[in-house]
Formats: sequence, C-alpha cells, structure tokens
Amino acid sequence: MSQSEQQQTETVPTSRYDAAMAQVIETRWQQWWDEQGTYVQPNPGEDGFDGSKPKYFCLDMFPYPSGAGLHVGHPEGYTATDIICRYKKMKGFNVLHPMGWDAFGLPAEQYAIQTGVHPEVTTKTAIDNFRRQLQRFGFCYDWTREFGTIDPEYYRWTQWVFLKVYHSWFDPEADGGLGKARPINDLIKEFVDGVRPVKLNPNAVEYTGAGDLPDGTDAGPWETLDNETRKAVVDSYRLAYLSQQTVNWCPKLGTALANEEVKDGLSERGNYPVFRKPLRQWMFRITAYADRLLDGLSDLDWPNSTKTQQAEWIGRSEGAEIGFPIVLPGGLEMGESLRVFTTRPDTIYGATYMVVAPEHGLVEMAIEFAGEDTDCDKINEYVKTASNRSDIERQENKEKTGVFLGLHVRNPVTEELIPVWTADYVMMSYGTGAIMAVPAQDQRDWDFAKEFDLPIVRTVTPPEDFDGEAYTGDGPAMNSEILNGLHIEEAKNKMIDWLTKHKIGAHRVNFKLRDWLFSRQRYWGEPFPIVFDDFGNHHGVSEDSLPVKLPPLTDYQPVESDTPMPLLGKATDWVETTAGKAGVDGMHSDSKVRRETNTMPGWAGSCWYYLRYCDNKNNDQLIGDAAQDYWMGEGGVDLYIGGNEHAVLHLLYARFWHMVMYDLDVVKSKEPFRKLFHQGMITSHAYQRSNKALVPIDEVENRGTEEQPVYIEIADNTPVERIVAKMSKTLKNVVNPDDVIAEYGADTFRLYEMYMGPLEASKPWNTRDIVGLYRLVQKIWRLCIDESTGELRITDNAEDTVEKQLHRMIAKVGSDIEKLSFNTAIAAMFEFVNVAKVLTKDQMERFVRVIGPFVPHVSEELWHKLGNESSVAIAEWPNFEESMLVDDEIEIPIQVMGKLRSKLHVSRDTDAKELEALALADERIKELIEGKTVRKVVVVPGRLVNIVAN
RNA sequence: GAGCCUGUGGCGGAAUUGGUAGACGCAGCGGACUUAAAAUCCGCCGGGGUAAAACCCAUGAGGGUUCGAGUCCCUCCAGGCUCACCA
Repeated sequence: MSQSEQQQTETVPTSRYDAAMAQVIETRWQQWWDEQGTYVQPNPGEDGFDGSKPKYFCLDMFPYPSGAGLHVGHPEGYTATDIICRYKKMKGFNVLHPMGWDAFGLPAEQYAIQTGVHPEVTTKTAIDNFRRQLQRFGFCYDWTREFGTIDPEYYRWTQWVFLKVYHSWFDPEADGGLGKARPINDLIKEFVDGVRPVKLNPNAVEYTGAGDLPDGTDAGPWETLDNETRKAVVDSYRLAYLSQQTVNWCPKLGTALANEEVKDGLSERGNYPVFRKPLRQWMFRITAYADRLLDGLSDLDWPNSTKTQQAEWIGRSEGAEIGFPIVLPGGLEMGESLRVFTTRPDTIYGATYMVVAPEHGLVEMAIEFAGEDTDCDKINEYVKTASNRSDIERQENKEKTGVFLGLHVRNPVTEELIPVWTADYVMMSYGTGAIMAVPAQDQRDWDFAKEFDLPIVRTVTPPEDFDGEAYTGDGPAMNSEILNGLHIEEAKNKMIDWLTKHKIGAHRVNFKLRDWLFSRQRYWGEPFPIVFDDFGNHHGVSEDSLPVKLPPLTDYQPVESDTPMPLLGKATDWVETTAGKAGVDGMHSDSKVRRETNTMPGWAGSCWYYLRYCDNKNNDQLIGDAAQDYWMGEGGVDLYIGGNEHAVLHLLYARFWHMVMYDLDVVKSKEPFRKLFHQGMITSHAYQRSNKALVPIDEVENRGTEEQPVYIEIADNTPVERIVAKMSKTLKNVVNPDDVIAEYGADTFRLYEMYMGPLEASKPWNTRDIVGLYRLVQKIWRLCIDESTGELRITDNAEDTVEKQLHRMIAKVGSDIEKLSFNTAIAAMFEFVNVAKVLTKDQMERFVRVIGPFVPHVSEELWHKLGNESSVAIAEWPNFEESMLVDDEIEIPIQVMGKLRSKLHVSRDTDAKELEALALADERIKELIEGKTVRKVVVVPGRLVNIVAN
C-alpha cells in the first residue's frame, strides 16, 4: 500500500452517507417494511383495524405499465401522495394508499404486434418491472390491495357493472326531474301495467333499430305486441345499447374510436387517419347524465381548469328548436318541418337560407323529390366527397363548400321562402344536423353567403364604427318587426315566447356531449358479457357466469381493413357456444348463441378501480358495505392526484359510471373524487433551430462558457437555442429513474422532485440541481451521526435557537404538506440543518419524525439508531408550540411615501401609538421629513409604519 | 377563432394572500483547512452608484386604484395548455 493510499483510507470516514450507503439503508428498510407489513392497512372488521380513527383515502392515477418502464413523471405524483399519506398516518388517520395496473388497452396490443410476444406476457413483464421500480422508491403502498385490470377476478366486476348498466334505463322524471337510472324491469313492469305508453324512447335520437316504429308513436298495449317489437321498445331505453352509429373508424388500428380518442382527425394512439363510418356498436347513454355531470362539478374541490374543460366538453347551450316548414320544388308543402337548433332565435328575421349536414335525411328527400333546380349528380357527388374527407381535411380546409338542394323552407316569421343547402360546415352530430343561416350575425354563415351570393340581412344594429363582417355583439334589433329595438337577451326571450305560442318552436337546451362509443374491435380488452341468439337478439349473461374470460389467442394480428373484423371472431370455439354454457337465463340451455366479439375500450377498467381497492379480495361483491361506508364515506376519495391529460376522458367516464352505480344503489357517494389535483409535467431540455425544428441533445454542443453558453448544432455548425421540451426518445432527453437512484439513492430522488417547484407547475429536469438535495440528506446524516464512528451525536444542552428553529420547522413542514407545498417544506428543512449543529436526543427524535414523510429510509435508519423498535411510519407527528414561532423582538420597516427608509427593532407587541412615535423619532426619518408636512402615518402593528409627508 | 394558465437574478424557484422583493437550492466568486485536490466550513452573489454609505433603477411592457402593488383593475406583448366550422 502506497503512502497516499494509506492516508486516503485513514481520512475517509467509515460512516459517511453516500450512494453506496443509500442503497444499503434503503433496501434494508424496504425489506423490513415488507416483512413487518408496516403499510398494510386492515379493513373494517379485520384484525388490527382501529375504527376510532378517521380515514384518508389517497389515490394515485394507476399507471399504464408500458414496456419502457417508469418515467420520471410517475414518481412525481406518487412521491407527493406518499408524503401526504405518511403524514396523515402520523397524524392518526387510517390511510388507504393503494396501487394497481391499468393494463388493458391499445398500446399493449400494438407493442405485442410489433414484438410478436403475446400481450399477456409483455403486460405481466411490464407490471413486474413497474412494481420493482415503484418499490425501490419506498412508497408506502399497501401492496396487499394490488390488482390489475386484466385480472379475471377484477374484470369480472367490470363486466358486472356493464350488465348493471345494460339492465338499466334512464328515467328523466325520477328524483323530481333530475333523472336517474332505474332497473329495466321497472320499465317493463310499467309497460305491462299500462302505466306508461309503450313507445320508442323519445330521447333516443340515435335509435334506428329493428322495431320499424316511427319515433314517438305509441305502439299500443303491451299484450298486443309481438316479442320483436317489445324488445325494440325496451332496448331503445337501455343505458347500454347497440346502435348503428357513424363512428370514427381507424383502418390502420382496425378499430372504431370514441370522439375523445380522436385528435385533429388522427387517432390519439399512433396518429393514424380516422374516417367516419356507420357501424353497429355498443353505446353508453352518457348524454342522459349531461346535466348531472355538469351540475356535480360545482361541489368538487377540483382545479378550475379541469372543471372548465369538462363543462366545455359537456357543452351545454341554451336556445330554441325551431321548425321551418319544408316546401318542395313546385311549391308543394308536405306538412313536415326542418328542425334546427339555434342559440340566437332573436336573429330569425335574418335567416336567409338553411344548411343541412351532408348526412341529413333531407338530402335524400331532395333527391327523391328533385325539381328543375335540383342537381342530383352534384348533390350525390358532394355527399360522397364529404363522407370521404377525414376530419383532419375538414379542419385544415375551412373554405366554404356546398350545394343547393333545390328545395325551400318557409321562414315562419317572415313567411318568405328561403333556399336549403347542404354543406359540410354543418355537423350531423350536433343539434339537429341543420341550421338556419344568419350571415349578418355569424361569420361562418357570412363566409358561405359571400361564396354563394346569398342575401344578408342585418337584424342587430352594429356600433357606428363597426367595419367588420358578421356582427356577433349586442345591439338593438333591426329589420325584425316584433323585436325591433330590443337587445339580444330580451329579443331571444320574446322570440321563444312567440315561437312557443305559435307551436313553431320551443326553448331547448342542447349539449355537445355525445353518447359514449364503448365497442372496440381489438383483442386486448374486457369481453362483453353479452351473447346473440340466432335472430340477432342480444342477451346479457347471468351474473354468476362471470367472468367471461378473454379467450387465449395466438393470432392477434389486426386486420387492416375498411370493414371491421373484431379479433375475437378468430376464437371460434369461444364465440360459438350455447345459452347454457354462456349462462343465459330464460333460454333453452342447448340453444346456440354467439358471443359478442367486440371488446371494451381501455377506459373501462379505470372507471371504477378506486372502489375495488377498498375491498379487493371480496368474491361476493364489487365492494362490501362496511369497506365502502368507511373508505368512500360521503365524499369518496379524499385526494386524487394525477396528470391533467385525464381532465376530460377518464374523469368524466368514471364520474358517469359512479353516478349510474349511485342510482342503482351500488355506491353511496354522489361523486367518486372529492378533491383532485394535477401534478405538472416534468419536462427536459432540447434545442431549437431558427425554423422552430427541434434538435436532439446529443447533436448539439456548447462552444461558449458555462456563464455565456453558445449552443451549436454539430452537423452544420449553426447556432441553436436551448429550450424546454417534453422528454421524448427522439430528443434523447429522457431520464431513467433507475439511474438517478443508483447514483444518489431514492431519498435524494424523492427530495429532488419535490423541491423542483410547485407540484402543479410544469418544470424542467435539471440533473445539476440534484446534488443540492443529496447534500441535504448528507447534512441530515451528519447532524445525527458521527461519520467517523457511526455513533449518534447527542448533546445534553438544548440550544434555544435550535429548539426554536425546530418548532418552526415542525409547524412549517406540517402546514406545507397540507397545502401540497412540498418545495417550501424542504426549504424549511434546509434552514433547520443550516442552523442546528448538534441536537439533544429529544430534539433528534422530533427531527427524525418530521423528515420521515420525505426521506423515509434515512428517517427509519436514524429512528432505529435512536433505539426505537417500531417503524417511524407509525410514530406520532411531533407537536410544536405557537409561542416558539414568533420572535420577542421584531424588525419593523419604516417607509416614507411607501419607500423603505429605516428599520425599528422593537418588542413584538409594541402598539401602534408607540410605533408611530418611535418611527417619527428615528434619526434617519427625521432628516427625511424635515421641512415637510406629515399628512398621515399608517401603522400596521407588527408589520410596518408608513409616513405620508410632503 | 374561443377559453384557461404563466411571465420575478445566470438557472429552479420564495414572498405571511395588498405590507422590508429575491427565502431555499443550483451555478459562480472570495477565503479557511490541505503538499495538492475532493469533501467540509465561513463569506459574497439583481443592475447602476459609492472608498464605504446614502441614493437611483428593478418582478414581460404601458397605464390605473392605493399611504403602500410581484400580488387588485385596464390595454398590449411573449410563451404554454385545452377546445375548435358546436350553429
């Protein structure tokens, strides 16, 4: 051994906190917690459950276990909830803090197709990897409650909920007009008893099913009807129903997608083009809940932006539905009206033409009753082009196109005949698929009118200096006979009254929200608990034949095609079965049935998972009463943290399921998630060329200094700008949590992510900054442990300033955790270790507990070194004294005219009079106000003095 | 096009909710210890100004309310997110 090496070994302390020690400490305690069951939270009725404690249900959005492993964004939210849960536990709560896997869905299937490995295998591998990674963070999850949405014991209940919804209808009159779901058997009984007229659901506008009954017509007494008609009527009321719908068909993915899964005409997964196509699909009647989904938002402690997004998605707008009598070529009135929805009934005098969507029924009628002015070829051509245009094309090209249908309607207020056009700027899916065009007050109509030379009549007087085109602002009505002079609101009301009185129209509320398309033609999802008989009628299987297990498929390659071919169709043995085997009540057990071959969308499993955590081992019920009463209580989940990318989809769907289950007495809380919080995105850096193109980080070098960097793209020596960008594989700026833990340990990682900034803010990852938090852990260690011996460093003399600072830290950390302000809580820890040089045993025991939620491993290690045998996780949160938080002597700024000029050092409780006197007597102040008149002295005791003098 | 959010040192961010702007961390600079370095400890650290002070400027820009504005109001600029031909 050389001399220098010898010296080195002598100088390196034997017990220094470094990465190697972090690994040892962290894995040791993680194993111990696991053995001890430290984080296992018993349920009501189980051993060790203490019902006297209040509950805290803290939920993370469970991850989708992808093959790529954990992203640094995952532990951000998870560390936050972990800190809160540990804190709440120490404050005496029973804490429910579970974790599971959202494991069905398209990405897993796509990945399986790419790799040729079965999705069940890849998904389970990914889950194991995710679990390992999460456990390495030392999160206090109760792993005995873990499950995946792909577990048959779990999706059994997903299917059970589907059946519940399937066997229900929405009674709009129930609950005093609020409406609620009721069992479908109630409805049938009302039909049988003659209490309710038997007719197709008037609210089921989408229904085009088998019964051949015109919408709204009474079918006659129940007993006179054949089975087919009865079924058609009942089915039209179901909350889960089959419908021929124009859906978003994605040929590349071989499946239909929900509106929510289509962004800018491309599939959210994979970015493939999406086209409109009619398909027979399972739908959820979520529109029945539009009002309740909207109204329920007001009571929730959710971010405003999320509430706004949901409200806008639901898209409630008030206006009128108006009928315009149709006049065929040649002047024949056939007694039918073209119905439109408008938010501006006051502008009806300016309605100079009508537009219907290309898919609207009137287009066919125009061809059927074609006159001289009807160019059938042109119309057919237009409709065909419009349906072939993907949504992206529609959005890219907003130039107005359209064709005159050759027929007219009578404007019911002016009695004038106005032409009817078809154009793709009117959507079949909104309102009635038809509009009255008022070019003077709507820019889109204006553009169309200009394009096709249609008349424009202003009915709202624009301001004198108005030089725009369509005027959408307020002003007195003009050219509007009975409305002239009225402002918009009054005019609207007056017109609606008039329309109602003349039975031409009525007040109407319209929603953007569409019913939820629930079928997918893919393999990796929950099968429907539904079979079809030889006549094509659907039947739910019985509850006790659940789960309907997903059949193993070796060939899960999707068929890229324009016609849907559900993958489960390949499992012929599974599909072709009998009523007895499938478990259909009320059919002969040998009757042949075919199983539904569509699967549920990825959202299904996440719609109710929070409930299952409460009682995940219950084989008889989705959730037991005692568990539900305790954990869900009145308000549901106490805190739900996850990304805002779920602001609409998941959170809206889950609320909908919850409301249905509430109506059907499955759950007792009105809403699932009382408080919601979104963690911000963790971003990274990348470089940007002058043309805004992004450059990966490994293609740029800094040719300047640290202080004045000059970033140059290596390939062509051009300067680029350093910007904040999302982490992505292509930019090569992804950070792997495993690497960070290996270099610094999990405690440092946790501190770093919490110290980056406010939890809700999006913030860039800065590897350089991690060392600051690493040093904090080391300082904590050195404050408590003698590095050279590994023994505790304890003093018998409590120093006043240290004791005071400790109380402050306890108070600050506690209140900051409650506010989810973790960065400032950590700042308080820095301040404490910067002040404290040595602690008494009593002080150390309090200190170690306060840091516990943030750095559980170091805390546990020190806690045990202090002689404790049980976990610090179940220790009590230390108290602080209010009196220790304030200084006896405080500094009071003296301002003159609002500018800081001097300071007073006075006793904390100096009153206003004395402060004023002291301030005016201050040497510096005397100088400044000399020769001036003191107009006013503002004194805020304990805060400041401001002298107004001039 | 509509709605929402954000803008504070070289960087990440604090600011008792209208009351001393820049807590805390990173980076940087100076010093102590060391043969040297690392680690650690002490100090400095928005700009101008001064020997040092005083003082002046400063929270994207401009205006307003107020004894007092990063915080409230109006206009504008920049960036981000969401929705988007929704009648």
